[in-house]
Amino acid sequence: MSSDQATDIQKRMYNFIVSYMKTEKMPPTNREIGRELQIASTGHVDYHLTMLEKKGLISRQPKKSRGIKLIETVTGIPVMGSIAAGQPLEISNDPEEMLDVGRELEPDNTYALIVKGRSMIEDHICDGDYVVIKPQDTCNNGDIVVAVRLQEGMSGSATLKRFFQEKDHDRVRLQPANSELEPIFISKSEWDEEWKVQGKVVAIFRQCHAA
Amino acid sequence: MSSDQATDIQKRMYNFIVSYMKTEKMPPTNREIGRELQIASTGHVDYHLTMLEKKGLISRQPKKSRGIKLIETVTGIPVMGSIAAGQPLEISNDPEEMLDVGRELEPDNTYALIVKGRSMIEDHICDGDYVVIKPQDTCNNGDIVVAVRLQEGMSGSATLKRFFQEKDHDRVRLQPANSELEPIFISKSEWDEEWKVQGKVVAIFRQCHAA
DNA sequence: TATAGATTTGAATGGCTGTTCTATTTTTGT
DNA sequence: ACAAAAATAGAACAGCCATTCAAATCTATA
Repeated sequence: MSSDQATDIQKRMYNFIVSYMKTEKMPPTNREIGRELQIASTGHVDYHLTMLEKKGLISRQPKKSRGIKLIETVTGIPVMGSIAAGQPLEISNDPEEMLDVGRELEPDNTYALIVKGRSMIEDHICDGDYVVIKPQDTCNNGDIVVAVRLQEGMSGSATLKRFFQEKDHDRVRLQPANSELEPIFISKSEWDEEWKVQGKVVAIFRQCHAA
Repeated sequence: MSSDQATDIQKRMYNFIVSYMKTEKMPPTNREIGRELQIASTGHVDYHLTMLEKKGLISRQPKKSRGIKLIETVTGIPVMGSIAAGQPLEISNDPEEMLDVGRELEPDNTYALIVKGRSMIEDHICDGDYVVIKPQDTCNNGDIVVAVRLQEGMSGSATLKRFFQEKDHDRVRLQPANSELEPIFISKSEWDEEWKVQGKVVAIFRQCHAA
């Protein structure tokens, strides 16, 4: 009874409806759907639309032309948890809330984390700020990244730091932006084996609450 | 040929289309429009839709059911210019660009300004940050506000500061967040006559560019 | 007031649209 | 291999839809 159980053709049908609505700003007719998916019979289209409705992906307004509504999906990017300099990342697999940061940042599987503490304060990233993370394995020197230490069995601990590859020392430096905190130095071999860049900060968002 | 010239009934028609699309996620049929606006004839509806199209408010897809499209309006909030601590606010009446910050912040006529300089750096508002401003006349002590000094003839100069009403001194203090800069003190009478709170910072947005 | 233009009505038309029905084919589970 | 379930085709129908047309009414203005 959920979207998982949608047939291949039903998924294609749903995707077509979504993309059609994006470009045309209105739902397609049953016949337009059939034409696109090369379904000869309108009754056939109706059949799968009924299925999609039963599976909770759309709702229909009987007898109305183009009477298809997409079931509201939450907009924005998922807030996957919080992150601090030292402590492990409290990541929940399903997001606690959605952060609406505008459509520009929504592609690329970006997600948000809530910053805890003052470890990046000298880069003016404050306690409670949202950092928007774009997932990627690689990064450039000086990027602010989410670095994860892989641990067997466990989900691994993550930290928010600036990334520097120190070629002359053959090591990686993870630099907090707080002079009270020390950088972490990781040898090249240890880095390659145990660490991973999870993503990179592409934007910062702060809500100012009433004083 | 612009929206100004739309008749009363055409404006009501346009507004109905907008609100219908908001709730129903699809354009209304000509008949539904007529029913709402108590227009007896579908030809009459068609007539005004043709007018709306001629005036550039909508476009139509001939022969298609519900074939009405609203002409794309830019989303986001307008970036009205930049602001610094001391210098006058470079405000352009028509916005230079739109900032997409998510629908939550779009109501209330909010707009954005680009922060120039480091006058609010100790509040971790950096050069180049966007501040999202919610227009309002009043504010609370400690709020970060856009304060405008009214000058005859001129458009007035504005500044971004924290607002404090100092009751014991019977004056207003506009406090930058940079220890190298001095606060501005304004007597109650001068404040009432020459100054105005334009709005209040409700959010901050920073795009991190490649290093 | 006279007249042109804008607005409104009512009716008609032909194509579209959602829905239903029956029958046939394909897939799936046993 | 068999039966049940799912998927597909084709046709048909009644109602909806956009559009057009001719005629009637209103409105401004010269």
